Amino acid sequence: MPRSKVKLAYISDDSARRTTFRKRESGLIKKAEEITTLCGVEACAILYSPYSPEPNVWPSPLDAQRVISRFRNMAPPEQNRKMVDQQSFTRQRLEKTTEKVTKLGTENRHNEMTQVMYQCLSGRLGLECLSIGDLYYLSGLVSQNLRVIDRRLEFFQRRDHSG
Amino acid sequence: MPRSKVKLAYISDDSARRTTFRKRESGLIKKAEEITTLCGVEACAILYSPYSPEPNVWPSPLDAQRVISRFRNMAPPEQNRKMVDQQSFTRQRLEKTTEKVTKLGTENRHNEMTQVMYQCLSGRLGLECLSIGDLYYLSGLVSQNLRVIDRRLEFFQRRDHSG
DNA sequence: GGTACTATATATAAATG
DNA sequence: TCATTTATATATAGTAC
Repeated sequence: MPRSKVKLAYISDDSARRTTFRKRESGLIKKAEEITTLCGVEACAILYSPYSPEPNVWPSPLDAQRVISRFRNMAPPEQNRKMVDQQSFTRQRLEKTTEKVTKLGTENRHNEMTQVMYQCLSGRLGLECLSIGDLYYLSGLVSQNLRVIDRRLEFFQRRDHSG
Repeated sequence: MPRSKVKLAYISDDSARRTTFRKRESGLIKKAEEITTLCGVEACAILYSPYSPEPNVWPSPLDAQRVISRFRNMAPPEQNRKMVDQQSFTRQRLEKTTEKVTKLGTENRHNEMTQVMYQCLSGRLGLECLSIGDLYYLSGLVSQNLRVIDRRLEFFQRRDHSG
């Protein structure tokens, strides 16, 4: 950055922070536009700030929705499909997933999924955002709890009918 | 843009396009990190490319979910570009707030149940503590989420088998 | 609070290994 | 391809209005 190099830390001065935000916000969007145009890829960016009543959503709220709905849905864009054949694509993905799972460990995964479940239930997270692996795990987790709940309900019903 | 100024258009050469993408991808993420740190704002970026089986999601899939769901909650069904002016924004926000207030009773219950579910999942609460009414509600909540998960899994399976 | 203007830091296209 | 190295284009912090 010009004139002086700025420390990469929260700018405490309100005015300076706002000015910096405005400048960098436009810079960031410009960069996003460029990479999209130059490389023919899809991208979206969402910026929240206290300076605008709405988030700055690029390229547009509608386009962003489309991009977001494909979030973690790993089909590549149509025009580039030829570049990555399905087989190597699948293999890559498998390797990546395996590596990830190994790294995370069972306990981490469980905690993460519990978090996800909580977010889903409270409506803070859309399921379309999860990978297939996440969904399988989540399905198991939910099913398990449903069975426990059903057993509990049966207990109540038996008790109410008999007593 | 060093060495020579490049025309802002799709790079037809595969190799050059890929190289440019890799460089600019990291540059974009770096810029996003910086504005977040410097200005204390929330942001997320999603980049799809044929060079990676998964999209590059910044800051992380889970954090991005949080940012995205906030975006969804804020500008729900009619997200269009016209909505940018302050008046319609204010009106929409008022409607949203009114709607929210009327639904508060329901939401309270839902949140309470969600909390309960979370506690159950984390083992901090046994189901035997719940009333039969609570259990019915919880059962519905969990079943509903299970159905959504199942549909989502079916989608993946159909896609994988067809392509 | 904006805008316009530098001077400097950074990003990056092309070259090179 | 990739990493490293330039040389140059761009972004932007501070400044002045």
